[in-house]
Amino acid sequence: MAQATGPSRSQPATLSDVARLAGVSVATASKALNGRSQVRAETRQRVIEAAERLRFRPNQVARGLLAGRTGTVGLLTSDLEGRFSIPILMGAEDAFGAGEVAVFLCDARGDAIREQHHVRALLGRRVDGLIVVGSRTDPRPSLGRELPVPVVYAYAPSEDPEDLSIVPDSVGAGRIAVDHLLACGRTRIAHITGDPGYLAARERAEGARAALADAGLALVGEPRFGAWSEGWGRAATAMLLDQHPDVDAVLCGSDQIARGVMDVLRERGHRVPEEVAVMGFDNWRVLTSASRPPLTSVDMNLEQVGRAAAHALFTAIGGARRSGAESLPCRVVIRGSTAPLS
Amino acid sequence: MAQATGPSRSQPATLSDVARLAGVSVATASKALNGRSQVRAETRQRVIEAAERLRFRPNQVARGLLAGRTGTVGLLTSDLEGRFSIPILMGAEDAFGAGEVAVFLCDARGDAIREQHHVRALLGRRVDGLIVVGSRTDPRPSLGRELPVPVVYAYAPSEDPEDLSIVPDSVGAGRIAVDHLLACGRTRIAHITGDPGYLAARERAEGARAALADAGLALVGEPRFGAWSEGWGRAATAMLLDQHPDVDAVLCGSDQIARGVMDVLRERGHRVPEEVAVMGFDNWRVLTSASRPPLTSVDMNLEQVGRAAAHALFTAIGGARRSGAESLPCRVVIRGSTAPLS
DNA sequence: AAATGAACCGAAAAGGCTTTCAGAGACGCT
DNA sequence: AGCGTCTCTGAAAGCCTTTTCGGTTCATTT
Repeated sequence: MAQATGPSRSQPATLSDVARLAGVSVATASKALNGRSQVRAETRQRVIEAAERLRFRPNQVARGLLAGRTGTVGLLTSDLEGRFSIPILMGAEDAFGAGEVAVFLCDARGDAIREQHHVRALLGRRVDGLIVVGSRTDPRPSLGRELPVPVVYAYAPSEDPEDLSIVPDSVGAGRIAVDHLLACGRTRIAHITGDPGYLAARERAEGARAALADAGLALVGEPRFGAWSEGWGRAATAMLLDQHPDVDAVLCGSDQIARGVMDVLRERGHRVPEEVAVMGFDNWRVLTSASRPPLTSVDMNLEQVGRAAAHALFTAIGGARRSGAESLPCRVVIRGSTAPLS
Repeated sequence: MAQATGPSRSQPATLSDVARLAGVSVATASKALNGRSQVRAETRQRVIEAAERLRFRPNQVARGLLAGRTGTVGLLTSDLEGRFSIPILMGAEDAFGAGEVAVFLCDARGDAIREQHHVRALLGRRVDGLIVVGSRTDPRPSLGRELPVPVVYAYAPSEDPEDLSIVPDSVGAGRIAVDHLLACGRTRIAHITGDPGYLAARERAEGARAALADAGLALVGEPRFGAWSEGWGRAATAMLLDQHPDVDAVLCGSDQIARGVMDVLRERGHRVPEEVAVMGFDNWRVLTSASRPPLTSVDMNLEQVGRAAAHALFTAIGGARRSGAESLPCRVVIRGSTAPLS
C-alpha cells in the first residue's frame, strides 16, 4: 500500500521526436515508417532506428481523426451474464482482433435506456460500426435506420428486415437433432423443452416435428414446454414415463433439462443410452461432460455466429450492405448419451 | 439479401457546422456547449438549439487528441471462456460505464505473445490505463514497470509487488466457510477440493484448517486434492465414506465438486443436510440452484473485484498510485445444503 | 555546358476540438 | 471627453499524424 511516486510515466514519443532524432522532417519520418517509396533506404533506416530507440508507437487517435475511420467498433450486449453472449463476443473479438480493429464492450444490462446511452457514447467515439448481441433468439427492436454507421445484429435478430442479422438456425437444429436420433434407430421420441415464450424453444420443436414427419413419424405425445431448468426436466420425465413407458429417446430443449431428464431416467432404472437415448441443446461443457453418461448435444456454433457478424460488419464498413436474417447451421456433438439401438 | 444502397450515412455534424448555423465562431460554440461562463445566455441558447437541430455529438477522438486523455481503458483477459473473468469484466465495465470511460476488450487466449500484441495495440490507441484479468488466482508475470499508463491486475495478481493487484481473499473464504459449518454445529468436517496446482485450492484449504484450529478442531483426514470436476467429487466421496462414515459436513473446493459429492451422498442414503452438510465455492448459479437440495456456496464477489479494480485504476489515472495485492472478502450464500444439526 | 529527369526531402494543410489571448463594445466614473 | 472596467466574441495555436505538392540535389542526356 506504499504511496510511491512510481516510474516516469513520461509522455510517449511523437513522430516529431523521431524526426528530430533522425534529423529529418516529420513528413519524411512518416513516409519512412509507413513504407512509402519516396525515401532513400539509408534515410529510412535512420528513421526506423530512431523510432525504435524512442519506442515510438504511432498515435492511432490522431490517425483516426485524420482518416475519418477509427478502426474501432462497438459491441453492445444486452446481458453479459447470459452464457450465450460470451461465445459470440469471443468470436467477434477474435475476428476483429486478428485485423487491426479494437472492440469497445458495452453491456446494456437489458435496459433500453442504457442501451441508447451506450449507442450515443459509441457514436461520439466515432466507432466504424456496431454489433448488437442479444441474449435470446427472439427479434428485438431495431436501433433505427438513421445511424451513421453500419449495424449487425447477432443471435437476436432485428425486427426491421432492412437490418442485417446473423442468427443460428434453430429450426435446422431441431431437424439435425432428430435426424441423429433416427440414425440411432430410435422411433419413439419425446421432446421435453423450455419456456414456450422463447422462439428458440418453439423453432426447435418445429424442426424436430418436421424431421419426424419427413420420416413418416411423429413425436411421442406433444412437445412438453416448461422451464429451462433441471427441475422441469425431472418433473416432465416423471410424467412422460408414466404416460409413455416405451419411449426410446428424449430430445431435451437444453442441456440443463437433459441433466434432469437423465437423473430421473437413472433413478427409475432406465439405462442411457441402451434403452433411452438423451440429447440436449447448447453443448454447455460443464453440463455435458459432467453428466453420466456424457451428454450428446446440439452446438449452436455461437463463436461462428460472432465471427460471421464481425465479418459482415467489416464488409459493411467497406460499403457492401446486406440485409435480412442470415442463419448459420448448428451441429450435433455426439457423446455417450446417444448410441445405435442394438 | 438485397444489395441495397442504404440510408444516407452522411457525415456527423461538426462543431463548425453548429457554429455556422448559430452565427457564431467555433470558439464561442465550444464554450456555449461546454458550460463555460464567458458567453451570454441568449447566445448559448442559440448554439444549443443549433446543436440539437444538427444532432451534434462532439467528436471524442478529436477531444482526446487535444486533451491527451482519451477516456478509454483496456481490459485484457486471458480467457473469456473461463467463467471467472466474466463477472469481473461485468463489474469493471459497470464501474467505468457509469462514468464516461469506454472499455476496449481484448482476449489474449492465454497466449503471452497475443497479450503483448494487444498491449501494444492498446497503447497505440492511447488508452488511459489497463486492467489485466486473470483466469486463476495464481500470480502471473507483470506487464512491466515501463508502461506509460497505470495497470491494475484483477483476480490473478502480478508477480511484481510494485504492481497493484485486486484479488479475492481465498484464505478468508476457507475460514468463513468453516465458520458457517461450525455455526451449524458440525464438527467432523472433510474437505474435498480441486487441483493442488491451483493456489486457490491450497489457500482455501489453509483457511479452512486455520478456522478449525481456532475452534480446537481438525479436518477429518487430510484435504483431498484432485480435479475441479463432478467426477472427482463422486470418487473422493466414495473413498471418504468408506474411511470416515461419520463425517457430518463436506466442504467442497468448487460447486462442481459439490454436486458430485451430493450425488454420491444421496445414492448412498446419507441425507443432506440433516446428516451431512455440503458446501461449495464459486456460487455458480446453474449448479447451486439445480442441485438437490440447493447448494450453500461461497461467493467470491467477483463483480466487486472488477468494480474495485476499475475504481483503483481510475484513481491511479488521477495520479494516486498504490501497490501490492489488496484482497476483498468473500461471502457465504446459504441455501438448503447446510442447516443446523437438530 | 545546359537541359532533362529522377530521386528524395520538407513545408503546409487537413482533421475536430479546446483554450488562450486580444479585441470590441458597453458602461460607469472623474 | 477621457479613462478604466466588464462582458462577450473570435482568431489562432495546439494536439499528432498523413498526404500533397513544390523544391532541391544529383546523375544522365544532348
